[in-house]
Amino acid sequence: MRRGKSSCFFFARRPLFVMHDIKTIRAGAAAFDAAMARRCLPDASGPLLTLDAERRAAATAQQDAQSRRNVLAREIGQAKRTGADTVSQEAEATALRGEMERLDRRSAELDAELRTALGALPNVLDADVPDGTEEADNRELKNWGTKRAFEFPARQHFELGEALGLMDFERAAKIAGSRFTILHGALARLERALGQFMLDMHTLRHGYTEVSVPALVNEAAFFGTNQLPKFAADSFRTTDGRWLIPTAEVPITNMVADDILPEAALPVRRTALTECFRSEAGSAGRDTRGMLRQHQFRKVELVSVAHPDQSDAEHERMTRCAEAVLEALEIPYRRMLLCAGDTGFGAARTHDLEVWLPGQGMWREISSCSNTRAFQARRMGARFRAADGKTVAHVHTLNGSGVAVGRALIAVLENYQQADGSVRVPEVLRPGMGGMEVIRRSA
RNA sequence: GGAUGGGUGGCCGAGUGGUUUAAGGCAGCGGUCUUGAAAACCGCCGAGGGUGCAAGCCCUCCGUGAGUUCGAAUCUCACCCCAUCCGCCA
Repeated sequence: MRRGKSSCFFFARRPLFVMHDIKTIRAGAAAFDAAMARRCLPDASGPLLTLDAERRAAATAQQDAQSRRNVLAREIGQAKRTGADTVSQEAEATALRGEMERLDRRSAELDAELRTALGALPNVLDADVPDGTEEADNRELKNWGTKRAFEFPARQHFELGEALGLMDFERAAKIAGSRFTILHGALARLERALGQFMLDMHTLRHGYTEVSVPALVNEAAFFGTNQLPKFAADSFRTTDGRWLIPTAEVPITNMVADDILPEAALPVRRTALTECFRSEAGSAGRDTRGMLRQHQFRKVELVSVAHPDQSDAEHERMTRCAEAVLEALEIPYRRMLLCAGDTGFGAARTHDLEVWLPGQGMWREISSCSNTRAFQARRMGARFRAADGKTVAHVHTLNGSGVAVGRALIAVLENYQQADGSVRVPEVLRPGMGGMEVIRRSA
């Protein structure tokens, strides 16, 4: 695969219309414009449909020429066998070639133009997503647990970690730069125990299959889960043209790319614990203290590939799976339905789970569960064959954090801290901590 | 990194320039026969797109991309991937 002139190679093997279905837009231009308006985007259907009409006219002309060429080639072939004269057919076919080159090029250009235009547009939001452009417009759907009453000033996670001597930002900066953290001893183990605990819960109790996946993926995968074309700057790219995953959603979801799954195989539920890498390009200066916003962090990801009729139920189920982690850890959280402006590019509907951080005195996101409906499935060509054996349709894909391990560690530290700066280990993590009940400063 | 051999439909597999408009087989689906089943036999059996009210007709796809040719699964070039061996490495 060549870079440089790669503008569209990630579309190469995919069915003609990915991302948004141009046929749907043709049938309901006003509805599509209204959907984009909710994303604060201007009407898109006009230019798209003009382009579409041109593209179809070009395709028809190209195919007519191809058809004629095929007829001539067949005639020449038959004539040669009988030794008949083929001069006039060959002359016509030769003359056709120049014309065909022009038509091919025109058709390919219009195709690429339309794909580029469609690929840059975000998903259509669900009807019940609240309007709004900022965090304050998100709607709280649920509030679980009780904030603990502290008889001392609650400290932030980095104050606790550094006082324990188990969290080292200076050395991390020395070897890697800002937005990295070195954990020592019990905190390193706590991170491991958290990841292990979450994976076990999702695999043993929630029916997810654990997968171990590449953390480095190709460009087609990045397009499939909509990191491209719009969010290239948010991720790290390797010198050989691959990308470091910002979330395991990318490799896990792309596992079904180009597949036609039997309906009976749905839903597919997979989970993985991976490192995640983010450039945090747009967030300079935000959350610079501590390990809340890192270039590298671990996360347990949940991915479901569902029948379109089942994706709403699957979304609720997935959100519950993430919530179950926080409930087991006994950390207060609330479930937010994101407003239009806060909902990500690829999502139709997103639930964020926010945990209470007493040291910071704020609710902070620890999980985000999205139903992308057929948006990603169209981009990556993920389909299923209905039980009737005939109908082929796009699956719905969903992804959610179950949950972010680094932030879960922060939440444990702040919620389980004690007056002397030690931290109790939540019951459910004690087996993974070798029975340790309290994390203290080591001598 | 070097060498060699490979990439053909859900799977196996034939195919070295024109009746390939991708043989044949397996699996699957429907039917005949049967009390039922098996066997046998018959038929169906990829995706995307264009056009049309529809039936249908047409185009594209044999790893990817370019090229040669009136015509490419088949010839040429580059690249990707897989297997095996060597080197290196966890």
